[in-house]
Amino acid sequence: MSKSSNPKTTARVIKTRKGKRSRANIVNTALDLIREKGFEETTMRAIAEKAGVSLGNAYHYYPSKAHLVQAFYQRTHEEHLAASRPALEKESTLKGRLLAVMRVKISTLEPYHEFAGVLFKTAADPQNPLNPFADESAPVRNESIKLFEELVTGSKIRVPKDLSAELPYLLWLYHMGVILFWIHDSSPQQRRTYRLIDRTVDLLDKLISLASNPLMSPVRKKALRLVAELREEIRDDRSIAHAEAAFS
Amino acid sequence: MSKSSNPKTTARVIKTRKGKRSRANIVNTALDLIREKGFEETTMRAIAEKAGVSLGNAYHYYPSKAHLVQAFYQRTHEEHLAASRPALEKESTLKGRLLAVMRVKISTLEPYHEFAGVLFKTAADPQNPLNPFADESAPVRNESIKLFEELVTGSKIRVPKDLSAELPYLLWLYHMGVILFWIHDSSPQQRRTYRLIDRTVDLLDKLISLASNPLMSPVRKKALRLVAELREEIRDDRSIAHAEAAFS
DNA sequence: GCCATTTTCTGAACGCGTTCAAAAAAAGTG
DNA sequence: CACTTTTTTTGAACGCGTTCAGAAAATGGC
Repeated sequence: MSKSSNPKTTARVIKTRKGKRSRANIVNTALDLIREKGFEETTMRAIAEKAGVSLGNAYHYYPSKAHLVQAFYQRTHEEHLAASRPALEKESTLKGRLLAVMRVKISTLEPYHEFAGVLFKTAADPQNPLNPFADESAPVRNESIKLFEELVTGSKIRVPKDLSAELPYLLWLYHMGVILFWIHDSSPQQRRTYRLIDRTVDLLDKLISLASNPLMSPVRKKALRLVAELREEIRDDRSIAHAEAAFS
Repeated sequence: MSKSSNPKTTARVIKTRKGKRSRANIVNTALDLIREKGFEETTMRAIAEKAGVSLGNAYHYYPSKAHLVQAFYQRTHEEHLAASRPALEKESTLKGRLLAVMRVKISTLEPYHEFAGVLFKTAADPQNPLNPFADESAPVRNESIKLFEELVTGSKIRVPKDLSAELPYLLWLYHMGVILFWIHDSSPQQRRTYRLIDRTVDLLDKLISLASNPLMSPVRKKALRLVAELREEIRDDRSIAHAEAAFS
């Protein structure tokens, strides 16, 4: 995506009302074009032209094309949240809630299936601000995890405290995995993804029950300690990277 | 990576000895440069120049930069295979064998850590020939899975037939996950990845024992049917895509 | 209202991966 | 050897994301 080895990551601070308008104008135009033509086919030049600004100006507000995609994430998450609301008020079992939220997620993303691969292909690049684990993704990521938190706490399921603490994060990870599958799913209407969801939700529900069994406590504790540790370390990695950046 | 929406994927057939020499010359130069400077920093122009051929000629043999990376995969896999040999002859438990193979894998990849992110970031793009699930990756992937097959069959562990059939593939998937973690691991000497391996191998060993318990049979069968089905579907997807391509 | 400062905006330029028509070299054929 | 055909090789060109010096516009202080 970015050609330089040290991609710009800090967004400009907007000071004037005109600036706010310009920024909104650019991102809206970009999202429209992306919806219409796909991501690769939408060039920065086309965005600037349709928005009626210069190419350089678009870069003033969005230092890279990737930053426009963050806006895309934000929007689809908001849509997903709104679309999940009714199901979360109706369903009371963990299984029912998870099933509904996952299905709604995929249907929210459906219009973007053709070019979603491009959006997510940089996800594995630690340098890229698109990376779902990156600092700049934190706002969207945390909101997304919060949805799974609500999903768990609102259900009548009773699981051990240690597990329920990590469960929202684990479910978010699971949901990322499903999206990865969905990207590769070229079946009509992505039926296979829906079937995957049906089966994995069923399986997850059983596994959670199993893991809640007192007999499983040692294995569960081991696994959860691992998960917690990894989350810590990802955080640590980043603060080290920041400290190094400050000295360079 | 590629700018066009329909990337070229078929490699040229080489007919002459001179062609073979040119091709080898280009890929060797490329791998040298990539090792030396990293992936993004190694431009196709630089490769062509150092190899003493024109830019267009480099593209004649490797239709995209991504295709050069396939060669990289191939090499590191061969190194990994060779380096795993001694451990596979010494260790007899599944746990010991898996631990050794995983540790050797990471140490094989170590020289490339800096730019590995770039290599793997396209992994999630279904259109990209780099994609580990893509047809063009099949040779390397299958060889890699074969290593895990040998790892399992050579161990004295006894697991249910249904599980042992899918185990090599599952371990390959696990190994891909560890690589993903390693990419993001900026700790000195990637110590965290090694610790992750230690812990997850321990956990996997316990999980495999658990899953082999007759009491777990229903859940296990359900999970394995899911895995097998997904593998089938990935294959189907591709043949559909091929059929469509033939008509266009 | 005037001026200095800050913010927004412009457009040319750069280097990149990739493409392609056509030239050069090699191989095949008699 | 002369010829046609195939394969290899060239280098200019294209469109892309991105950068940057400087112009234009808006803001804030007096």
